Amino acid sequence: MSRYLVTSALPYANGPSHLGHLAGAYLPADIYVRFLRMCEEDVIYICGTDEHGVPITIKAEQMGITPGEVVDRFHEIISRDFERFGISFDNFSRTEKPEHYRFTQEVFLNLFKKGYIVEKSMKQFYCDECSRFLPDRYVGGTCPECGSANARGDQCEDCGSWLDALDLLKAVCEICGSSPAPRDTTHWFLRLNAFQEWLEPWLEAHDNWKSNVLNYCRGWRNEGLRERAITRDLDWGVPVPLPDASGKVLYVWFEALLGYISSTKELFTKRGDPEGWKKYWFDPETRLVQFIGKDNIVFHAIIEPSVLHGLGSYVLPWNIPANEYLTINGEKISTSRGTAIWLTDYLAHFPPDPMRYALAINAPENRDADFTWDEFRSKNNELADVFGNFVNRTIKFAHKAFEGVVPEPAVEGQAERELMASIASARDEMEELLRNFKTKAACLRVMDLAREGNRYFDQSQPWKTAHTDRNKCATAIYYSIQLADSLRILFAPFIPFTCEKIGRMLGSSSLLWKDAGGENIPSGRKLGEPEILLEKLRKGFEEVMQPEDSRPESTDGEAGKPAIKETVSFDEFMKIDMRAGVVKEVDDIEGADKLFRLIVDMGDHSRQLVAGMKPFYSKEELINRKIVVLVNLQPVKIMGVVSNGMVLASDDGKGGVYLLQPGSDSCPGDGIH
RNA sequence: GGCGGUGUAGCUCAGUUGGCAGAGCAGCGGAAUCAUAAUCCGCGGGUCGGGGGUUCAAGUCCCUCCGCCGCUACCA
Repeated sequence: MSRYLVTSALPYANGPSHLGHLAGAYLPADIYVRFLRMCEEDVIYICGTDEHGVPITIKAEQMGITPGEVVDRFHEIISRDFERFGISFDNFSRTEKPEHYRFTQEVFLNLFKKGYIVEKSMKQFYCDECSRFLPDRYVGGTCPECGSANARGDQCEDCGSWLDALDLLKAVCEICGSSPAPRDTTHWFLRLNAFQEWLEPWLEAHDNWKSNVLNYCRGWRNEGLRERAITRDLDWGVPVPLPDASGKVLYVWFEALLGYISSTKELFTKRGDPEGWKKYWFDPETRLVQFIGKDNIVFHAIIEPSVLHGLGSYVLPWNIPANEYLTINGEKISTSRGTAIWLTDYLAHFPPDPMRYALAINAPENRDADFTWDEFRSKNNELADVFGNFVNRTIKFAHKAFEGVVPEPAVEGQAERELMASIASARDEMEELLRNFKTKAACLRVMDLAREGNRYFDQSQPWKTAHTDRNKCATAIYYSIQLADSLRILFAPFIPFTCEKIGRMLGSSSLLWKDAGGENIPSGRKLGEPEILLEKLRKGFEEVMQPEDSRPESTDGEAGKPAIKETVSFDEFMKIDMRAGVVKEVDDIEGADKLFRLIVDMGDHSRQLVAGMKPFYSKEELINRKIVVLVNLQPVKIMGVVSNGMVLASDDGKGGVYLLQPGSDSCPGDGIH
């Protein structure tokens, strides 16, 4: 027996989780962990939400709530979705826990005293409007090399030159648009270069790791490791535990990795064994296995081992089975373009197992894998037809021909011996595959065994022998039931919910890997009633999943503000054409209490608009007023008058409506973006 | 720009150290009727992105071109 410490990447709590997360870091880990438990290995599975960093503070501003409320909300949603998907964490913590703060600060001080962390002064742009320092990409401006206005703090979008943010001409804050000024600041850097000599041979020794991980590390190593800043000017996060460091927090990637350890500590505290975590993190025999997506390779294969090595005595990763990405309809999943499929939405309509199966058998193990609803339906139906139907036909037959009692096998012929041998070899091959993180191949293998079950059933023809040779019939059903139970065991890491149902029908609950291939269901046992295990899906089934359904982001905003609407892509936004205009004429519309007919000067033309402004503005207030007009809105007739666009205004939801007004220097027809 | 990945049957994907191109689904033909219109048997189908090279032998190694994707370090 070995000791395993399995982790999945800490999900970032600035939004709910989607299929890509599940397929990359959680489902493969869960399958691995369930399998190890069935082999009676000593295994714990650790995770938790990563709750710090700038994107969370930005999200909080967008939602009009505090960062703490953001992470509370998404921690809830993420942990609930994973639980409903059967991801069997032993502990799912969060980096906002006090224990995590204490531990992270301890680690910081430890490395600081050893000289692995150093303090440096530097200049950085500071935005007075936003009251924050601006990391490279939050600064825009004019490129000093080529004069393009599309430069960012790190690189010019047009000429590609590498830039220092401070060299930008006409620097602009990308958040609020105001002009930031350089200001002195102090940051702490992790001296990764100090670990390079140790790291190279350590990586070399792991030539059994997946090639994507090794290649990625090789690239980094060739560039050389540099000092890396591990602090930020922010008030959200774990404070730097040094005097004169107010306003400085430890940066996410540094502290989040330590979340694996603090989550383990929490687990053992809950178990009443506060020292128990040490045997997982300090015993060199422990196999630390970290499931991640490919975007996390550098942190887990280079930075985390360096930090742990710097601390001394901690175990280092035994393997890092990084997965590639899941694409949807051939495109990268993008939350901003709205192409993500949220776990919450899926679970509102469908059970977890079909998705677990579909993602396991087409996992992004070696390269990006594509997900489509058509493919999902095909996999779901395959599972229902081949596996679900095999179990169903077997149990139904037992009820029909043997009153639901497992019959006595009379003869064990060639076919039966071959069947049992076949189960045993499937079990052993799958074990080999699963131990080597070949989840997809293992899943294919167990489906093969289910096909073999159908073949055995067909060739035995119990529906005929029921009338001609009771013994043969009983034998066929007896062995089909044994196979059903073995399939229940071998499928359990992949589709645990379905296997539990089968267990209830067979009166069998053992989840020991070695039991597969045995004759576990004795003759004479009364079987449960057969039920449909897996529903088939028809074309177009996914249409029940529409955006208006329980989308987690659409939860009601605070203080009576409307909820934030569905995300639109930049391209979609760019379709919107807004321009400045000046109101030239205002007329009443006959029969309308609230509407005005406006004639607006758009610079190169004038156009007629209908706007519901009468309750809020008088004609005199409107004449010659500068307004913002959405000009490419589909024209519509209101009370018989054509409106060619929309006047933009803010609405406080309490009856107050206020026209947007371009600045005093703007001219009619000016574009707005 | 640099680095890395990827391109195999209509679709989704496997193809260890070079050694006769594979699976599932879809399609076509047949068998069967216990079962969720499920199952089983058989068949067809690929210039392995293009071109060049090394080799007795290349999907696999080398060069080059094309397409797509990712990373490029105070982005998480």
